Amino acid sequence: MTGLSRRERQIMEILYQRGKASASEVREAMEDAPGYSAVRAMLRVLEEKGHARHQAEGLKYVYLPTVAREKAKRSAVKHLLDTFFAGKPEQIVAALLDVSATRLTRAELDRMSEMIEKARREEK
Amino acid sequence: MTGLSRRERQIMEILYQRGKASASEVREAMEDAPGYSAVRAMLRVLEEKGHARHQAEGLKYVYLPTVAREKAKRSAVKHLLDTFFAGKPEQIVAALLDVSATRLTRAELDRMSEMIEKARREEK
DNA sequence: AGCATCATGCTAGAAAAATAGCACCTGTCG
DNA sequence: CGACAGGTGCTATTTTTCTAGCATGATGCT
Repeated sequence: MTGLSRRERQIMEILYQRGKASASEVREAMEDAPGYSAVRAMLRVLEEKGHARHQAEGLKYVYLPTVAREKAKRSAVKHLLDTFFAGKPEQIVAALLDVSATRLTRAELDRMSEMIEKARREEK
Repeated sequence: MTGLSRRERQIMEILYQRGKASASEVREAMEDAPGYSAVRAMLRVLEEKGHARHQAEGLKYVYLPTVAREKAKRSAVKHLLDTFFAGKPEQIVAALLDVSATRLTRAELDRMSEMIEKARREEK
């Protein structure tokens, strides 16, 4: 995800967020959106660079990221880990709990806990 | 952290990573680093835009992010949450465990667990 | 003192990104 | 049919990014 211009990144993020989107959907999802042509042009560029691809869906084109969400996720997490958390995963957890403190349900906390327990057992 | 060009972001990330850095340090830390002048020019721009500031340290200038690491952290996490994880914190934890599976020590897992326990108690 | 080194302040130019504006298809609805 | 409406493929233009290059000032060394 590095090596992209400001707008390009913005668009890729939208694509990842929604899985897929048409030019006008992308445009609507952008803050301080540029003209329609601009969006289309950038989608084309992203396609040339290999970050996105399109497929016809009905009349229009729908764009999707080429690299799978899973993979992108992982590298995003890794990157975040390095730039802000000195590679310390626990600190991300802390930030996470902090950021979403109010919204967290009991069930979510349970699931997290469970995951960590599992990792612990496996690590043994 | 949005609204920055490719290079600008790259530089800001370095600044956050290290807390502060001189122009040449920044340059050394960049992959596919441009010329020295280019780096300085961009630091100046970042300063104009209000993302960084500098202070004289000995002879040279040292640059620092203007918005505190803590705050930047939080918004980075939030952003990640939204773009890849549909706002579901547990999924980040999953990715985290996955990404750093091999490196995680027992102690780290314990600390995470403890944090979650604490959140749980408070949420009650 | 003279020189090399490393910093800064500028300015200017090339390259890439962002945007606007056609012209042209293709369904759809009165 | 004829006129929208909403899509696409281009091309051209403006703006931003990105970069190099010089002149200048402080420091350290021989």
